[in-house]
Amino acid sequence: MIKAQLQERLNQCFKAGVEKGYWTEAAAGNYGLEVPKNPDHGDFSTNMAMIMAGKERKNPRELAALVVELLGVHDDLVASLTIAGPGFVNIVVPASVWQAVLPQVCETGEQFGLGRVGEGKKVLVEFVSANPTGPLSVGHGRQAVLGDAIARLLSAVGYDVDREYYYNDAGRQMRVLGESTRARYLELLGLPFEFPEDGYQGDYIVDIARQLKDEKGDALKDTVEVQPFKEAAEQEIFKDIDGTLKRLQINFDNYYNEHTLYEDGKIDDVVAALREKGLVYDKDDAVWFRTTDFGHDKDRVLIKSTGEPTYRLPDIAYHREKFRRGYDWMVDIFGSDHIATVPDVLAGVKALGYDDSKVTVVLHQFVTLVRDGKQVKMSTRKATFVTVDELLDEVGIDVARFFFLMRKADSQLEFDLDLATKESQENPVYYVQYGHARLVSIQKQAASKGVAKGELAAVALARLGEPEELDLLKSLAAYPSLVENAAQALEPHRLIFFLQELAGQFHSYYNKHRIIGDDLALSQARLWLAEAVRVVLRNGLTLVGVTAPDSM
RNA sequence: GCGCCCGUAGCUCAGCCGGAUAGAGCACCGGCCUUCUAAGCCGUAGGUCGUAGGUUCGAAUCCUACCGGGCGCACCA
Repeated sequence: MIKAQLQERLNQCFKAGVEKGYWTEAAAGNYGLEVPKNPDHGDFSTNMAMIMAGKERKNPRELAALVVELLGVHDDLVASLTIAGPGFVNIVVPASVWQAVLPQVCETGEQFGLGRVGEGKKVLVEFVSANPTGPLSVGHGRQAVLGDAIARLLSAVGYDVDREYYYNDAGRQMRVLGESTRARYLELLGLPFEFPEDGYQGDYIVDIARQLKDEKGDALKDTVEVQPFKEAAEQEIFKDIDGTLKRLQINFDNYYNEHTLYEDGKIDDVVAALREKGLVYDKDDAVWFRTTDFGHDKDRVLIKSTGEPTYRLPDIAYHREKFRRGYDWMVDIFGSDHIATVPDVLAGVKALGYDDSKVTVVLHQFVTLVRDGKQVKMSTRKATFVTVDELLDEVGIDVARFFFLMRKADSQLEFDLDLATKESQENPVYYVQYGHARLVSIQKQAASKGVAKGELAAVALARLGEPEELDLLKSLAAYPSLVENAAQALEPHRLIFFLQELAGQFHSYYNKHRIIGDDLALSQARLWLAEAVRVVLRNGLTLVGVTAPDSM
């Protein structure tokens, strides 16, 4: 807000300079307005003069002097201007401007930080999309939380968000699942059985088989088809996945079964459309997609010689459906092991005449679990993995969600179970939550001491002049644009870092200054400040799906 | 061999559409509870930002090459 106002003033200043002949239109560049790392350099700083100096071949400090002249000092926004270093113009904003943020936060409350940049735009966030072959593993957990946080962020800035889970309950994987279940079933009945070579070895298969035995006895012992076993397994596993997601507070608007693409002939449509454009050809009994036309190193098979499509074809058809359903933006959250599929799908939608820049793929790197200082090896098939449920049992939902979001998607995430469980006191999650609990406690304390906070409109804002108080206000002021930037960049970790920093600022302030004291006007102002900080901490935590406890 | 990601403090990681002395948490060491929650605070220490070039007034940030690690490169998904 404040930054945007200053930016606007800077733009006017540039225009005025052109009119006065200080510099020419050609000097336009992407000059920036930023918050300097060093507080001695003011609240904001612009490199405008230096950027222009490069283009105009003039002395940057002389140009900076002209910028200062044009910007001028105004009580409403600019308290002082100084030229520093190679030609920075450092701007100090009056305390009153920062203090005015307080009532804004308190009045807006839960709405503070919400934005409108996405208004009128429909976005689809596809995530998890795990086929029902087993419980969700920690890798899925990261994706689930990441996708959910991204969806929450996008909603917060005004997008109309749909969350979708795409899955496939047909195909080889599922057949093997059914065979594995049948084998366990026969085993439980004490009958001869043959466990598939690459079958699923997890105990959950045995549980499903046992349930099947309890329900149907040995009625299925002569059943040759894998179908009933597959269906039973699928049903149970989906119930399990769904339960895990619910536990993580994650909901989907839609589950999209790959199957429907076949039933409606959408798969055939894609092939026909591509063939018409000459992008498809037959070779060795298979149907190939001319991906080399899109700069790829080799062409790819769409339909195998057996007549079955590869995963590529339904993926393309699915994305075409996304376009047809009218989304302005499609966000796919994938594990990095799916990286190879991305260029093919994008080439596919482009070939079909859609704008592939409307699809953004967020690839997240793997999660490595560390226990007792050693890395835990994971494989779904061998069932040597830690499930999300087990993780939640150990560390709780808040810690799991927070930890999964602490790293940017590009980075591998090391989840140290020892740290997250045994030493949970040192947890950054608690650090932030403790800040919130403290803030609630202060309000209770004030009430019990009979110190009324008073009317917001009557607060002596000018009393909030300590450096720590102004710093807190500056952080609060920065929150809305932080949310907006994090949303558009699809990077929830920014919010996590912000919350840690804000909590830190508050803890520090709390230890240095007393909020409730003898000076009533000052106490009231500080209580309102505490309330504003609480509101932002709570809003931020809520936005990433972590609870903001009233006491700890 | 090719593509994508990563390489920043002892460890885990921010910062990366170029900016002024490179940050946080953990771990280590030393302090702070008769007063609003010590799950907290204050202080000390810790760095050739993988290496070498290049662009620039200015590079952790952009470009190139190389080194190291991860993930892919199926008529599996």
